[in-house]
Order: sequence, then C-alpha cells, then structure tokens
Amino acid sequence: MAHQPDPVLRLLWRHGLDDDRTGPRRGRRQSLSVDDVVDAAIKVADRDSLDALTMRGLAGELGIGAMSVYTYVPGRDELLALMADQALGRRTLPPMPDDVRERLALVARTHYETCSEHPWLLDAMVLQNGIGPGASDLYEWQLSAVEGIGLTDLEMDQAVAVLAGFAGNIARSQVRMRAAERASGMSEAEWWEANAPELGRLTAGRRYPLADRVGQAAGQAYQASADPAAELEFGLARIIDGIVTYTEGRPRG
Amino acid sequence: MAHQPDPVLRLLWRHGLDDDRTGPRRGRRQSLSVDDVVDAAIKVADRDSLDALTMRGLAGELGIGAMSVYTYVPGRDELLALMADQALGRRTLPPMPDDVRERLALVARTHYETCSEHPWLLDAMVLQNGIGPGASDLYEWQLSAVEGIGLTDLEMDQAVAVLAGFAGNIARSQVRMRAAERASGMSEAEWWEANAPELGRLTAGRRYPLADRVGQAAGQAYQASADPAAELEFGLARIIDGIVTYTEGRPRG
DNA sequence: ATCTATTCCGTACGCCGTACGATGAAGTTA
DNA sequence: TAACTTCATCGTACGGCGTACGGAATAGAT
Repeated sequence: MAHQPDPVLRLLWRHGLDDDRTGPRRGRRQSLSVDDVVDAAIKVADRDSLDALTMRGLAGELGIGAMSVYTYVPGRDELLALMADQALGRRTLPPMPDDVRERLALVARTHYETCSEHPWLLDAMVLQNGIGPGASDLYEWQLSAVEGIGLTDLEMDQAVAVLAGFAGNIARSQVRMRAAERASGMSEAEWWEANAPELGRLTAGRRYPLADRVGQAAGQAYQASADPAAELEFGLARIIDGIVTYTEGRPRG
Repeated sequence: MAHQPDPVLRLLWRHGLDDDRTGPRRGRRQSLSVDDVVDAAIKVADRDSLDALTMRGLAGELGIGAMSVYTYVPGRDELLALMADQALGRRTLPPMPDDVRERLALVARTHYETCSEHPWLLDAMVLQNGIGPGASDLYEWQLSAVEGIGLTDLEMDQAVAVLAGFAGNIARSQVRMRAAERASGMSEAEWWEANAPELGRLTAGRRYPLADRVGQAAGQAYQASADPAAELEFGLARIIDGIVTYTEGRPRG
C-alpha cells in the first residue's frame, strides 16, 4: 500500500481551500476557527513559554473544554507546526533593495526579528515538513534576495540557509539568556558575581588562558558573556563578504 | 542577601575536586558514580532519544530504583547539563594545523561531528551556564584556532561562535531529518512522493517560481530537499572566506 | 417528528518529574 | 558487642501532561 498524504498539510493550507465548508453543513457548527485557536496558542507561547502552552491551558484561554481543542487541531505537535507557519506568515516581508549586500542583510535581520519576537518559534519548527504558506512565502522571498547574483540554484538555497540559520542562532542564544534570567531571577552579571569565586576554586589546576582573556574582554565590553547585537553585526558582515566575494567574477545567473 | 552559587557547578567540576570523598565516610556507600549515571544517560539518549530518556527508564538501565537516581543528580535538567558537558569532553581534540583555513574548518567539522554523534546534544545545551570542564576545554581549543590571526579578543569569540553555530545548525537539520524518517517510517523521498500531488493541489493559486525551481534542482541533485554535506561545504567555505578576508591586511594580534 | 452528522467535553488512562519518609546498611562510639 | 549516627535506597504518592473514548447536545436533512 502507498503512504497516505500528511494530514497536517490540509490544515496548513486551509485558506484558499474551496471546501464546501462555507455551504450548509450538518451538525453543530464550530464556535471558533482554526485561526482563533492558533492565534491564541501563539499569544500564550509569546506571553509565557512553549512549555507553558498546554492543551488545557489553551482551552481555558479560549473558553472551551480541554478536549474541544482537538476538534480544531489533531494534537499538540500539529498545533506547533501551525503556530510556526502562522507566525512566519504574519510578518510582512519588505521589498528587496537593489544592493546585494543590503538584500542579504535584510534576509538575516528579518529572520532574527521574527525569531526574537516569538521565542518559541525555533523550538516549534523542530517538527518536520512544516511546508505551509507562511514558510513558503518566506522562502520564496528569501530566494528572491539571492536570485540573479551569480549563484546556482543549489547555492541559492544554501546561501539562504546559512543566512537564516545564523540569524536564528543569534536569536536563540538571546532567547536563552532571557529565559535563564527569568528562571533564575538574577541577571547574567549577578550570576557571574555569585559564581565567579566558586568557579575559580573549581577550575583550579586547569588553565584556560585564551578563554580567560577573551571572557574578560567580553565582560568589560558588554557586562555580560556575550552581546547578540555585536555578534549579529560581526558574523553577518563576514558571511555576506564570503557570499559576495564568491559571486564576483562569475556570470550572473 | 547575596545569591547562592549554582549547585550544578560543583557537579560539573566534580573531577579534581579534593573532597574528603575518598576518605572514610559514614553511612552506606553509593554503588555507582555520577559518571556511571551520566554515561548511562548518554547511552540511552544516543540509542533512543532525549524524550525517551526518563528518570525511571534510566534507573532501570542502571538496575537501581527510580528515586535512587536523585542521590547522584539533583534532577533531570541538571542531568542534561552533565550529559552535554561529558559528551563534549569525551571527544579528543586534534592538534591545530598551521594553515588558518584548515584550523577554522577543523573547528566547524569537529563540532559538526560531535553534534551528529549525539543527536540530543544541541537540545540538552539549552540549559544555561553549562560551564563545565568539557565545554571549557572545547572553547579553549576553539579559541586557539583563531588566536594570532588578526582578530581582537571579542572577534575571536564571535568567529568561533559563528563557526560552531553554523556547524551545529547543519547537524541539527540532519538530525531532524533522521528523526522524521524514523518517526514517520518513510524516507524523505517517499514523503515527497506521497505528498507532492496533494501539495500541488493545495498550493494552487499561489505561485512559488523560485522555490519550485530551486526545489526541483535540489531534488534532482540529492533525491532529497537538502544535502547536509553539501551545505556544510558551501557554507563553511563562504564563512572561512569572510573571516580570512577580514583578517588580511591587518596586524597580527 | 425523526434521522444523521457533527461538535462539545467529562472522565479516565498511562505517562512524566519528583517530594516525602520509612528502611536498612555502614561506620563511629561507648 | 551494643547503641548510635549518618546516609544511600526506593516504595508510595501527588500533581500535571497529552489524549483516547464515548455520551450528550445541537443543527441541518428528510
């Protein structure tokens, strides 16, 4: 027997689906829409966290019974996929500048902002095959940034992956720092203040000359172990240089 | 009152700690060591998955009662931090080559391999402040790859972060693909075969010229939507170019 | 008025991490 | 040797999770 098509696809692409859903149907009508459920879930995940997003809690937020959520969405994993695609699709994608470097930077910065605004997004995208309209629109837009600059089709995909992956990583580390501060109740500077003596005692016998030197420089510059904004600027500049250099002196595709 | 030092630090740096642990102590002795517990946890997570690693299951694997695990480790989160550090520390770090490009590539490839061998590693590192001996040794080694090539201390940290982050991303997407194939029971090619018609029907009305073209190229080249090995090579070459170009014509630090 | 399709949701099951406290083993002291 | 102290062990239990199941409620079709 052949494999069945993935049921979550129909949910992802539910808009523009000319079901007879609009016409008269039998039975009780649903009081909400899938969009309502997904939007409420996004709201909860934004406000609290992905772990704090429970089916019961979401149902409470929506004013319906716990099991009624399953009338709209097959399960929690599928809900996460829908949330991710919806979050990606909500962002309006700006028009592409003419300058290549600006275009590449825009791809990265846009992804960084999206991931920062929705701290749960990167974790929710762990789910496979989230090929929905939001992700597709975004991908098409990202590809338009690298179209015609001298990359092959495969390289276009890879360039976009590098840029978006890098931006996502920065967002991830920033999100992690914020979550850690919320969880522990102390800022990173406070954590270091409280643990530096103990850490020095524990690492006695081992030597980390480079790490110590670099860590000290970071501490003085940022009052923290890292500065996402600076990392974004430095890494992005290097990656863009690498890509643009590669395309120079090649025929435009 | 001041904040208390993080208790997980003493566990991370438990080796080389000259406690009176070796001398005669009262009460019953522990039948296992923290290393035994962490190693068993790594084994389970490698074999199954991080979700499949439960305290009860781990206890069963070790032949002890469920709650006995808590005599070695405060809780599951702390166990994950110990696992991550132990996995990082287990890998023997090769000596640095002379050539700068080779050094940067080695940093990325090493991290990629580590993350590939331990598919749970990137998820386990979500925990904050995992400053253990394994992570510290690795970081020191990574910094030695960019030492003296013309970067400031801050830039050294950022360059390492970009390289390791990129390698981790590639590993993450590969791990995700493997997990998806295991979970769904079909290869990515089979998934596409089963869903392509449905997807074509659903996306009718929307146009994705670039995504279609690029996706088709990827499909023909890889029989899949992506090839981690090719992504690694392309992205790594671009990033290394970007970093090396940046350092050229600057004074060596 | 009856039938049928569909939504709603209370209950319950099997998981999870882990708090608590009784049990018993090992070393110390009388 | 006997009593005492200390500490690992772990059975039980609690609250929370995702969700399977099936009965009750509702609305269009007949």
